[in-house]
Parts: sequence; structure tokens; C-alpha cells
Amino acid sequence: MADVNFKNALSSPLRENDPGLPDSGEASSDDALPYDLVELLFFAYRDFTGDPDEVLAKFEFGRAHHRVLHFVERNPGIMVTDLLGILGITKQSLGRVLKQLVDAGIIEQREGNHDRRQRLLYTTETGHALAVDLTRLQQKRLERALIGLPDGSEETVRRFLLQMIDPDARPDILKLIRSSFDLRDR
Amino acid sequence: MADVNFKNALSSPLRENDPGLPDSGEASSDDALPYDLVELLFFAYRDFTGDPDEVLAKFEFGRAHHRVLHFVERNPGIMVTDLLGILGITKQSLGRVLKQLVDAGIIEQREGNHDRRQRLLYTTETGHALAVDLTRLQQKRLERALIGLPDGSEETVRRFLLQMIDPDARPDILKLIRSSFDLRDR
DNA sequence: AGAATTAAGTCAATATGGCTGACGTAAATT
DNA sequence: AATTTACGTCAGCCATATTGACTTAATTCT
Repeated sequence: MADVNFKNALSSPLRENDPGLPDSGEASSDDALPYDLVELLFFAYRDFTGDPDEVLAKFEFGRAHHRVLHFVERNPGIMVTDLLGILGITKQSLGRVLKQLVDAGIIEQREGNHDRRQRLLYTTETGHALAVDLTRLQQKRLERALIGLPDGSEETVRRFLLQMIDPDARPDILKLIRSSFDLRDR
Repeated sequence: MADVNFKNALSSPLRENDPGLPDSGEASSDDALPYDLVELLFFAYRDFTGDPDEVLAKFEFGRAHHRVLHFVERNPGIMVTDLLGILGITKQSLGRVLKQLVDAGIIEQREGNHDRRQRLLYTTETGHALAVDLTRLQQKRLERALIGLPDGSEETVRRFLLQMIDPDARPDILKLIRSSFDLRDR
């Protein structure tokens, strides 16, 4: 495992806060900053992606593959162009990853019926099974995260996450998500 | 902007769901999977990191620099070893990024008082200002995300995020975070 | 029918942020 | 005095992204 240092993490003299370097003199409120939420989000997201990462590593796949697999699974028959739009990457980037997934028999490309330029994307049976496995892992983590929270918390979290998204991107994302819950503006 | 495709995102025939590829015959429940939460988390986190990314790009810095800056700002006088532990990367990876931050006058290294092997890390005045700016951006987004949610939602979100984290990592992370809110187990 | 646009893919080069392995130096600890 | 720790560095590799240029085939527009 080389050089990384888990055991020692946070071991010793954190927060020495040497008075030799005084507060650099901001007039206003640094202290009101929501550091705890920022950091919780950072670590929560890291662990959230960590579960699938572990499984995918066995297949020699990475997070890029996961994203592609996920959105193809969720949008069977999606056009390459639309997938690029969702992922926000270039087709050159997608190209490599997609090729690997196709070669591995995870994703299948089929010519469009109406437009024969299209290579519509579908998960294979294997791909579908893998996608479901990965989502189940994330489901477990989400369920565990909701344990013990007051009634309606799932709805609160859903709305919180939606409102974290850029307002102008929300309509498209809502369409994409097709949540079974009502996330319309109040 | 080359090849990326935002405008066209989610344009056309998503969800064609060609009946030529039938449901691959899973006996059990695919439909119960929390796709909406998974995707909301994905997009929320992307936009959350997007704000700082934009600012940092002007300085030729990336997300790696942000993480280092953030945790040094939050833990003035932190040892290199402890920072590695928090970030979960190798010292070779940190080395490059840290050098750039030091060269740019964002972070300062000072010899430990008690242990002269240590190069304790501090933000400079410039670095502090930048760190505060970036956190303010994230603060705005978080505040906007909490608008209109029921009383106690911030607490719910905080606890949700904490419980998303691997249970065995939580104690260390709680120490690190030093939230002003009570996140002890009930 | 011909021109323009679109969908998809490809070649080549580059950047970033990780990684491993191997060393080196100074300081502290045993 | 020997060992361990803290930190740094050299060299090379890999994954994922980027830009820019170009091709092919099919569709759409005029």
C-alpha cells in the first residue's frame, strides 16, 4: 500500500493553532462559515462513491465507467450525444470508456430505427446486473443514513439536494431523474 | 469550448425504451432502487464543487489545491503527515500541489517548535482570504439549498451526511469537523 | 438534387491528479 | 548507537479529462 497513511490520520497535534500566526485580521465573520456541512459533504460523497469504486476496481473499471453504466442503465436507448450532455464530458473522453464497456460486454450499441446514424446505448444482461448491484450498494448506504431521522427526512434530503443544484439546470435534471416524489417548486 | 454539449443535453429521444430489448428478467425489485437520490447527490455534489473550481481555475489551480487549502485553513499548524491522512493521498501527490501553493504564497511552512523535523502548514494572509472566499461561495449554495425547508432541516441534513460516512471513520471525522452542533449518537 | 447539418467516431497531443518504488536527510526516540 | 519518524525528491506509470482537426454516413434543409 506504499505511502498512504490511514492509521496515523488525525493522530497528533492537530489544532496546535500557534499564536505566533495571529488571525490575519479580517474585519468580518469567518466564524459563521458552515465548515461542518462543507466537510460532511466532502466525506459523505467520498464514501458514497467508494462502495461502487471497490467493486468496479475488480473489473479494472473506474468511476468514469460507473457513470456511463449508470446513465445508460437508467436511459436505455440513449443517444451518444445525449449521454455526453448528461455527463458533461467530450466525446473523446467518452469514447475510450464506452469502448471498454462495449468490449467487456457491459453495454451494447444498436443502430437507431428511425435514424441510422445513431448508435443507441443499452446495458446488456450482464451490464444490467452490474448496474443493479452497484445501485444496491448505494441504496444500503442511503438507507443507513436515514435511520433514526425524523419523519419526512427523506423528502427533506431530496429537496435539499435538488436545491443544491444550479437553478437553471434543475428542470433538465428533474426530467432526467423522474423521481417518484413530487419535487415541483412550491 | 470545443466539443462538449450542454445545450443539447437531454434534448431528444431519451427513454425510447425500445421493447426489442426486454427487461432482462430479474426476478426481484429493480424498481425500488433510489435512483433519484443517487442522481441528486451526483449533480448536487458536482455543482457544489463547481463554484470553487471556477474561481481556482483563474489561479491555475484545481480541486486538489482547494482541498489542501481548505484543510490547512481549518487546521493551522497541521503536520504534513496528518494532512496526508485526512486527504487520503500519498506524499508524492501532495508534494506537487503543496509546492505550487507555497510558491504562489498561499500556504506557508514553518519549522515545528518542539520537533524541528516538522514543516507545519499555515495559510498566508492571501491564502486565508482565498479560503474564506471559496467557503463563502459554498455557504451561499448551502443556504439556498435550505430555503423553504421545514424547521430543523439543517440538523437533519447534517445528520444524514454524517450517517453517509463509514461508521468506523465517523469518530475521526467528527473530531476533525468540530461542528458547533451536537452530532453525538443518540 | 445538392448543400448543409448532425451523429458518431478517430488521431494526436496535452494536462491534472493520482499511483508505485526507491532513496536521502535531518531530527527525535529507544 | 541504532532505529524510527517527518519530510522531501527522482523517475516513471496510469486514468481521466482536455483541445483541435478530420472522416464517414445519414438526415435535413433549401
